[in-house]
Parts: sequence; C-alpha cells; structure tokens
Amino acid sequence: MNFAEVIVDVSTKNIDRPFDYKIPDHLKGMIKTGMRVIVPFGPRKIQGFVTAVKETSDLSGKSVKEVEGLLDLTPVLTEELMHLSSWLSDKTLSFKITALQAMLPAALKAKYEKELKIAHGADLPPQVERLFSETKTLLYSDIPDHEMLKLIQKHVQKGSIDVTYKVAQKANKKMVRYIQANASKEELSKQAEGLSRQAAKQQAILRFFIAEPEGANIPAADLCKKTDASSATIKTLIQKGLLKESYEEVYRDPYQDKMFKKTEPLPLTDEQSAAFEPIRKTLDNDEHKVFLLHGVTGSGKTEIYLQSIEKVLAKGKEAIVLVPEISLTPQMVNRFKGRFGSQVAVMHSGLSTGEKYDEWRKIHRKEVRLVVGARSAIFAPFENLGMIIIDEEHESSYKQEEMPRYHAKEVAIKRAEHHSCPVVLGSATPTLESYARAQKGVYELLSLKHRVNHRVMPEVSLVDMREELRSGNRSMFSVELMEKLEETIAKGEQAVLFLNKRGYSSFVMCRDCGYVPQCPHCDISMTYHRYGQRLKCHYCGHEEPVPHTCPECASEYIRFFGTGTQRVEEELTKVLPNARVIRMDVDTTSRKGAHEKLLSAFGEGKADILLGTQMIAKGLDFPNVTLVGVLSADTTLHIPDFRSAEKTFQLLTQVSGRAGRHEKPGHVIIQTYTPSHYSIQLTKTHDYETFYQHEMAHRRGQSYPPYYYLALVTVSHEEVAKAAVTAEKIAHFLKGNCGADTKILGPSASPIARIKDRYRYQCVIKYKQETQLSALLKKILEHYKREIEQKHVMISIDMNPYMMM
DNA sequence: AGCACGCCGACT
DNA sequence: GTCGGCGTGCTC
Repeated sequence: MNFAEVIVDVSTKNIDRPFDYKIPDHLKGMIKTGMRVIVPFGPRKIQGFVTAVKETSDLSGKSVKEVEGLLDLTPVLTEELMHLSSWLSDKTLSFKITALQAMLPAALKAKYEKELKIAHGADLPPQVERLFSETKTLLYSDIPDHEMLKLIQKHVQKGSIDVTYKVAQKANKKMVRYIQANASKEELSKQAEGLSRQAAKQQAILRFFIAEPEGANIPAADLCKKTDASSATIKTLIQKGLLKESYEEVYRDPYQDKMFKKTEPLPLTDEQSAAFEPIRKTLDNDEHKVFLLHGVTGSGKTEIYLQSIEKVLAKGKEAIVLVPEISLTPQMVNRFKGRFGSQVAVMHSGLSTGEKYDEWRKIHRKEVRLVVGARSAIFAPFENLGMIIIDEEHESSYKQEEMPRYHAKEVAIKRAEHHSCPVVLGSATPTLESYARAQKGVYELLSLKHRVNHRVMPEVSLVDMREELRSGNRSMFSVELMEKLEETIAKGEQAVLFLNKRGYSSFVMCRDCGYVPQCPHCDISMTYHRYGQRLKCHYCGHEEPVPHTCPECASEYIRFFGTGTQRVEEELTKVLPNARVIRMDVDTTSRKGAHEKLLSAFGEGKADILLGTQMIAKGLDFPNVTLVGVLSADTTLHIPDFRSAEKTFQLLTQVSGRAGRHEKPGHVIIQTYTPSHYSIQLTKTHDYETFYQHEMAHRRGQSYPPYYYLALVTVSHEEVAKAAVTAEKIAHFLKGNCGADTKILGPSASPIARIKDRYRYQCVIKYKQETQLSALLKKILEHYKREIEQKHVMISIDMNPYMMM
C-alpha cells in the first residue's frame, strides 16, 4: 500500500475531507486505518487519523506529500469505530475530525508547538539572542511582547531564525522507578562492611537487599520508606554499580486504595426473573434488540444488569454500562467493582486526563472486559461487544451539548446493531420517547412493578404551601414536614431534604431594589465565587469584584444570596438545633473526593439530615433513610421547556425513591405551590403510566417529541439586526423547502439572548420524516461558509436538542 | 486553524 | 515612498 487517506486536525468546512499522503518506505506495512499520524499540512505539521490505505492516489503525482510520522503501533480506533465516526459526523453535522476526537480520551489529542531555532552561524542582536535557551531554541508562545514578535519575524524572513512545527502528545504514561541489586549477595555484604560509619543509610539499603530474596525488584519510593533512606543514597549506590534502576509503566488507579467487598449474585425475584429471561435469550442467540427496563425505584434493576453482564463475560464478550455522572454515585461503582473486580474500567468526568487515559488503555489492551462510565464511555474500543446497558436512561447528561452533539442512546443502538447484541435501557421514569417506542414494539418493554422483598413504595403526601402561608406559617418548612423531621430524628432514623433548584449557583442581589448583577457580555446573571469575593459569568468567563454598593440604587445592602441550601441549613439549625445536618452543594463538594466523604459520613449515621440539590437525587441507597422532604417541587415546572413536566415528574419520583428502600417503610413529603399539577399529583401514587398518557396528550397537541422530531438552529452575530435577519432568511429557506408536515418555528430570540457579546436567534424545526432536512441544513452551512469562517455569523445546529437555550 | 499573497490607507 | 492593516485563497 502506497498511500494513506488522512483526516487532519483542522476544524474547517473545506478541510473536512480526507487528504492523500504517500507512505514512506520505512512505514510501509505499518500504517493501518484507525492510527494517528503526523503529516505536513501547508507550512506546518499536524496530527491526523488514517481513514484508509490504498495502492494509488488520484492526485497528479507530485502534489502528494509523505506521512511524516506514525504515533501508534496499533490502531486507536477500530474499524467499527471509524465507521461510527463518519456516521456520527453525518448525523450531528459536525466535522469528521471532531467526531474522531470525541471517541478518544483527551490525552490522545495533539498539542502543537512552534519552535524557533537560531540558524547555523546566524548573528542576532543581543536582546533577541538573550531570549533563546542554551540549545538556541525558543518556543513561539514564549515570545514576551509584540515588539519582539515583529523583530523575530524579520529574522525569520532573513533566514537567521528557523521555524519548526512540533506535534507533541499530551499522553503521559506514568512510570515508576524500580530498584534492584546489581551484584551478588556476597558482593553486597562485602561492600556493606567496607562502608564508613557515616554511610548508615547506604548500609541499610544494602542490608535490605541482602535480606530480600534474590532478584527482588522494588519501587524506589517503597525502598526509601522501608530503609528510611533518600533517593540521593540510592543514586550513590547506583553510581557505585551496586544497584540498578529500571522504569515500569503503571496505571494511575483512582480506586486503588479502596477495598471492594466481593459480592455474589442475589437470587432474583419472580418479577426480576421474568424481566431477565428475554435478555438472557437475546444474549444466547446473539441477537440485537433494545429493551426498556421500566422498574420502580428499589425494584432491583442493578441486579439484573449484573447478572446479564455475568452472562456476557461468560461468553467471552465485553459490556459497556453507562451511568449518569458516575463520580456522583460511588455506590454504583462499588456494586460493579464488587461483582467483577479488576475486570472493570471506570470512566467519568471526575478523573484526571491521565487517569482517564489509563482506564482507556486497559480497554484498548484488552485487560478489562467491562467499562462503567459516563456518556463518552459509549466509545470504548471493545471489539467483541456483548451488551450495552444505559442506566437511568432518561438522564439528560447522555446528550453531549458540544460538538459532536450526540446522544449516547443513539450511539449505543448503532453499536449494538453492529455487534448484534442487546441494549438495555433502564429507568423508573423512562423518557416519553423511549416509552412510546416500547409501546409501539420498537423496543421490548420489561417491567418491574414492585420493590424487591415486597417492600412497599413510600407513602407520599403533598403539602400546599399556599395553605401554609394562609395559616400564618411563613417559614420554608411546612408544619407536617417539621413534625415528621422531629419524629424521624427521635426514632434515630435519617432524613433527606431536597431543594429543587435549577442550577446550584449562588448570586448577589440588592436587598433594597432587587438588582442582580448581570454579565456585561451575556444576558445572564453573574455567579458569586467565594474565593476573592468575585462575580463570574459561566458563559464567557467575565469576572469582576463584588460591588460594595448597588450600582442601581446605591444601597449598601447588596450581598451574596446563598446557594439556597445554605439558607435552608441556617433555618434548619434554628428550628431543629439538635439535628446534625450534612449539606451537599457546589460549595461543600468542590474538592475532589468531598462528595464521597460526605455521603459515607451520612451512611455511617454521623448526621440526621442530608440536605442537597439535584446531586442527591440519584442512586443513593441508605437503609436508615425513612423520610424524604422536597422543599419546593415547582421550580423545575416553571422553566420554559416543553420537557419541564417530564423533568419534574422524574425528579420527584427519583427523590421519593430514596426513602424506605430497606426494612423500614418510607415517607415522602412534597411541598408545592401547584399541588394540582399532574406531574406533582401523580408522584403521589407513583403512577408513571397515567403520567405518560397525560403528557403524551400534551405533546401531541403541541407537536413535540415523541410525535415530532426536533432540530434547533441557532444563529449568532455581534449585531442584533444581522442575527435576526440571517435567522429570518434561514427560516424562510427552510419553509420553502420542507414538506407540509414540517413546522418551522421562529425565528425568535434565544432564551439567553446574548452570549459573549453576540446576539442569538433561533429556529425550531419540528418534523415527522424529513429525509432532506440534513441535506438542507448542510446547504445552509455551505451557503454561509464564508461568513462563518470569518466569524461574522455563527450557526449552530442541534439535531436533537435537550437544552433549548 | 494558520499562513502567504495582495491590495489599500497612514505614516516616516 | 514603505509599513502594515486584513480580505482571499490554499493546504494532500
């Protein structure tokens, strides 16, 4: 094979295609599809992915350059994943390179450096030469100012400074230094005796190796600890030739200090067996099928996952388990590690770049056969996939909100089709889309209607907070909640208090006029950051100090308005001074591992009440929790999103599910200002079915999913008028070219009308089947290509939006 | 993306 | 007259 087709690391419309490169003789036979290469591109060198190797190139001879270097010995992307990437870029309208990179850990992304070197024999003015290192090199990024840049550019032009482009890898394998003896024991003893009295540490080390068995090889750090010596001592002994060092690659193991209690499969209940059976059969027959496992909270979905996986592994195949933001549920990790031990790789956003890379390599090198991870784990480079499980399938974190804007569920089904294996979607509150598909028979519905061991669903009471107010209770706790809290604590049981608040960020507000500082570049409130008393914008990063007086009314009473949880905590300690409270929010969980610490403290009974936001809604399973309180159920209901009722029902059901999961029965108190709303009412009876019927009727009336598909086009421009006009033109074009049952809404200003000084307008497209839609949208991007590249107009397209902002 | 080429205004 | 602004086109 003489040529390689390469997708290069440049995200631009007209580069978004393969480029041909000649394979130099020394790389012939080594370059394969799915490997990363370094190639010359214009004047620089960049990374690229080989998409094909071939005998001939259509290009007329000499314009083909050679591949400069090979970065991998084995492909980092399998044939399947290469195909998947083009499907992905096509489906999400993103660049091929973006799709490829989304499938790999960040550590494998290239880093570019431009290096300047003083040409041989060149003479430079001293102020320039001073900047260069001993090796006469200087990084382009280290040029101090504009003046110097111009000066250097001149010398580059004259040829007295050479420029080279470097491709570096972020990938960093962790190496550990090992020490072993480099002489026989007799020799060591002899040397040890010959040492002076001062060299006690050297003695100690030699004695250590004499005592150890022959050929002992131990990490330098351990050796230091055991002999109380320093690395300087080791160095001396290496220089004397008595010891030798070697380096071994190790994995950073984020879970290495933890013990996992080995668990055995639990006997399944009748209901569980009935649900497991079809999965088992599909696995046996190597069939592709999508199951929707609809099981109430506490019904034992996880045990079904575990036993299915066991089956998959027994067949010698691999499995992927997706879990929403796994770092938040250490309990989940424990369950998988406990059952499958070192066969598991864990991937989630809480890991460092290096840790993620290590976990990925375990998969790549076939050292594990199961990955438990967040969204991006769906791209695990397994080649013999036997099953994909998506737990809490309704979670919106499975949708990526950056390019490529993919939904892990769709990717999962695509991959499972290829491997002819089942997908299991599990949830107590499935998305309407999934449930509707199950009703239509596209997915197979498996139901678990009861909790394991006949435990009852918790009793749910709704408290009308308007009534409370009318009867003179102005606090945030209703009489009923207060009573139950006291009762629970008195019984020595625990309570979880849930503050349903969108975004957990805190802000600053003037108590006199109600003014809230806004970002000057975006139409959004600034977030308060405690360190340095500053306000930050989460969209553009703009920062400013907290004002001392209100810029609107000059009042001095402008101050930080807690995270909500803080205020609840204050109130709580006032009314229940003896209760021990653990608060979980951004402030208390920002440090790595803090989350887990707080949870285990609660699990060990070190507190009576766990108070928190969204983050405590999922996966918590503490036997002693018998009371769950939701302080304000309505907040998610009033956000302007067609899914708000669904979100509310899901959240309330999930939170309620935290109560009474074990022997003791649970009670849930939901405080609300809109008790009559069906999404709140139906939580009371845990009636998903009725909720589904109700919500479907709404969706049908409004032509929303699952009756229609959605696409969102957002146009932004520095000038309001330009943004609006462009959006208008796009809407007009779409209206003229789409079928009759496709509805184009808008354009209208985006919910966040301005971000980073750019005004935003959006069009929503609702369609049933529109085979042309992708092509039409591509046409739009093509049409505005020039303006997009010049950064005048920005057009973002989301083919399956979850956030309508 | 980055870089070269080339065409216009602004200044030594 | 030259310097340098950035619009345009190209990268196997």
